[in-house]
Amino acid sequence: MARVPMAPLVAAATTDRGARGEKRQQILEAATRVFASRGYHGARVSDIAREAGIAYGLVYHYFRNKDEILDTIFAERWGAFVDVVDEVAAGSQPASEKLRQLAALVLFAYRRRPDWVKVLVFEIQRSSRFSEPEQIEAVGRLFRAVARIVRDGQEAGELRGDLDANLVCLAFIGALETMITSQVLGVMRLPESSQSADDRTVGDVVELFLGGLAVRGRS
Amino acid sequence: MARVPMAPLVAAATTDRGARGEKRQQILEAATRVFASRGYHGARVSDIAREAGIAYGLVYHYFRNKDEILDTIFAERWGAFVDVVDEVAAGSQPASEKLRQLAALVLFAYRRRPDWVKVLVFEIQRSSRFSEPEQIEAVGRLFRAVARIVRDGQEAGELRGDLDANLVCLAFIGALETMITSQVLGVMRLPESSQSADDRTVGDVVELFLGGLAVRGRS
Amino acid sequence: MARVPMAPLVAAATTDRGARGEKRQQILEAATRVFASRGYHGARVSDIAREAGIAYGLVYHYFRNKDEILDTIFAERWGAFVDVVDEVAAGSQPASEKLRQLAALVLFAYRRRPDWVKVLVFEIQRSSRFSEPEQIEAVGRLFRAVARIVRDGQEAGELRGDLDANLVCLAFIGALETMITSQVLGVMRLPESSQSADDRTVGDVVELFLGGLAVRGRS
Amino acid sequence: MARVPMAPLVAAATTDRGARGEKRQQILEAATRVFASRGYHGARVSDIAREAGIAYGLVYHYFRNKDEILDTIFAERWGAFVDVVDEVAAGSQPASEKLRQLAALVLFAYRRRPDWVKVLVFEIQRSSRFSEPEQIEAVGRLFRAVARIVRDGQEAGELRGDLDANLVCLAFIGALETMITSQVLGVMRLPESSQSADDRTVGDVVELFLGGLAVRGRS
DNA sequence: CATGAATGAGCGTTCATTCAT
DNA sequence: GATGAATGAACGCTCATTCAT
Repeated sequence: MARVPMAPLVAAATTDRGARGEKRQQILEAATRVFASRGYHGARVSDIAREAGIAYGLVYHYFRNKDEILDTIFAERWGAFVDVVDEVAAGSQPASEKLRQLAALVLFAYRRRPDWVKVLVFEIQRSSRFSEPEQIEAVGRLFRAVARIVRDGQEAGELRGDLDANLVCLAFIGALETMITSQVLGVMRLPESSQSADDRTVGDVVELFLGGLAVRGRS
Repeated sequence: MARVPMAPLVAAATTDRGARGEKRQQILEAATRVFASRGYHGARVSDIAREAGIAYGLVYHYFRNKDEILDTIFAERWGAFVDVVDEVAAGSQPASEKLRQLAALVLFAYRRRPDWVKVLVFEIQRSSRFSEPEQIEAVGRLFRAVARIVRDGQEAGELRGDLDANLVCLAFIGALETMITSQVLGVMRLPESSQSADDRTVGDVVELFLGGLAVRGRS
Repeated sequence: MARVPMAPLVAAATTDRGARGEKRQQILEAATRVFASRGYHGARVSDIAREAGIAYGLVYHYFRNKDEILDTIFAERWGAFVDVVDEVAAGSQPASEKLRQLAALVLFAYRRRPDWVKVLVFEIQRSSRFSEPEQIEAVGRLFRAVARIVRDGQEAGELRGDLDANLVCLAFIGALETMITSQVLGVMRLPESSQSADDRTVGDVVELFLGGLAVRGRS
Repeated sequence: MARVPMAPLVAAATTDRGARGEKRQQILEAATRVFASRGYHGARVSDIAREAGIAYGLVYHYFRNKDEILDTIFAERWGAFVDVVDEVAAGSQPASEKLRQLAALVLFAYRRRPDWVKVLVFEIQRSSRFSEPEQIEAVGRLFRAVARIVRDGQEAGELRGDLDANLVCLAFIGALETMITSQVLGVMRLPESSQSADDRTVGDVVELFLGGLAVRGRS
């Protein structure tokens, strides 16, 4: 079972930026926390500044406006996420393993950085900017990567070829997203969220998609 | 294949309300259109009034405030939707058929009333009110109904019992939601959205969940 | 000596507007006072609202923004002014009489509505909008009207034809403007500003332009 | 025809200031350009710094604040201008010649340093500081110098004594100012602005004020 | 001297909500 | 019921000014 490089997902992007980059990052992290807890619209720029421990106006040294903060979070975090997915998709392991890794990726990210995931899943897609071509394209990147996993599996004869790859891809992503959502909202508890429970959940969701729900009779 | 009573999903709820009810309904429908096209936060009360063809302040005769409009839409539409799902879940047909009906229900609703679905899927879950217990509970009703379908199927020996019913339920709902989302955003086109294409999509998604992706060897 | 219809210059433009027009006018008059005393940039919208005795936000029912208030004042007042000048220019009296009327017009307007004149002379021309084609054109209308007076006088043989009409026009307008400016600033007192003093001033400035400064010797 | 020392009008005031003075001057020149092109209010301190090619905060080593920059420009430029006017006024040439020199002075300054003139004419008089006694007094200096030219001419019997010298002075200054303004705005084109055209304009405006517009009959 | 990050008061604008008619 | 004028709190953004280095 190949290892997936998850580090980029949870490492604050502070690599060699110097002081300027640090403060910028401070703002992004603060904004992420604030957006996650009050929502984009409910978050005041002053909240972000206070959370970041900086003066109001300084936010505007680093970002043109509030929108740009959200856009930046999206671009950096989503980009890092899809990069990892791309890496997974490009691997040579079986599709089943790739799907397992993808599921693990999502749950792992949520466990380690729930705020980031909340913002990506809830705030971005709700912001008015979500309908802009740039964002659509970013989402498209993920979809294409996942669809590629499915298609490769089909072509390799590992996965059934009679199901539309796009549909499968949407279903799988949707399943993962809803699992996270339900965690966030606490609307329906999956088994307690722990390392081992996550492993179990990952195993189950992959088994569900691969093996299907139907009982296999000897029929 | 039992018929599902889909009418409540798409009928404007005008039953015996008298004049007051009609104008109220006008506002709700107008609000739905406006929310669907500009989002809840982007929608001004004046936009709703104009769309409904009534005077500005009249909105406040029928609703305490803007929030209440969204809440009402949610309560009425979501309630009608879950009622139908409950009905399906309570039926005696096999689980596979129930899942098929559920999938058809969702796609049918979107085809007939895309605005309603957009508002339910995008706006409600994004509104700050979504975290309120009342709303959580409403979503819980849907989850429980779907989980019941799964559980009943497992107990009847039709579905595998080794997968957590809640997880399966979340996955199925998530799959359907993401399909709709991708239609709305046009981010990934499924086969053309037509009656027959929908039928095909419904069949595929159910087959995906029941039969699984894995190729069946004779093994 | 023909009478000039000065009424339009000093009549608040309230003709049959109904309640809506009245409040709008209230705002314009208040804004004129505030602009005149603190300048456009120094005037806060809240100052205007307070001066008009209305609520802050109401200003935005009647005007899209602060700029539009200034634009409106300019359009209405300047337009009325140039209309009168046009009328004078179109008359059949001698050019000398027309210039006399023009001078009287300007001083009369200042005496009756110093705030209006201050705003027209000081604020408009200083606002960034002054370089917009629309405003330039409005100023051009005045210049053309005055140039016409001069040109007609030259063609009628009443005025010397060897001086460029545009130059004469600019000089005459400039002379009047500077007289007003000096009044406003108190930088150089002309004879006390009274009805009879104004008459004297009007007479002098016209005599200056017609007769010239040079002493007429028998030579 | 006596020569007028126009050099001070167009020489950057760099006399023996050392390094400090040079950078200070750089800022003033940059500020003049920026004020001329965007107006005082539209000019940001950062614009000035960028235009001067220096760091943001350095401006505040040389000037207490933005106002002081404008004040300094005014004091230095206006002072130099009025000094020359004073010199002209103190001369022994006829008043007509003095007026000719004054007109030439103004047009010459505009031709050589349009930015300076724009700032003096447009920005200063519009700044809120224009109503401060200091500035009023500075303007008064000019007026008094010009009025002195007129008065001396009257006393010498060269100019008519029946016209108020102040009024004549205002009219003459206003005429010159408006000529410049019309050039700046392009609202009414005088003959092409060239050396010879300026000479012609100077000649005309002086002839206008001396000889008057009226046709001289043999009467 | 020089830099530019940091500060925060100030203001224009929006828009949900109220209320007089 | 119906209208839309009136209200004012709230908030994003600007930018002059200060200050640590």
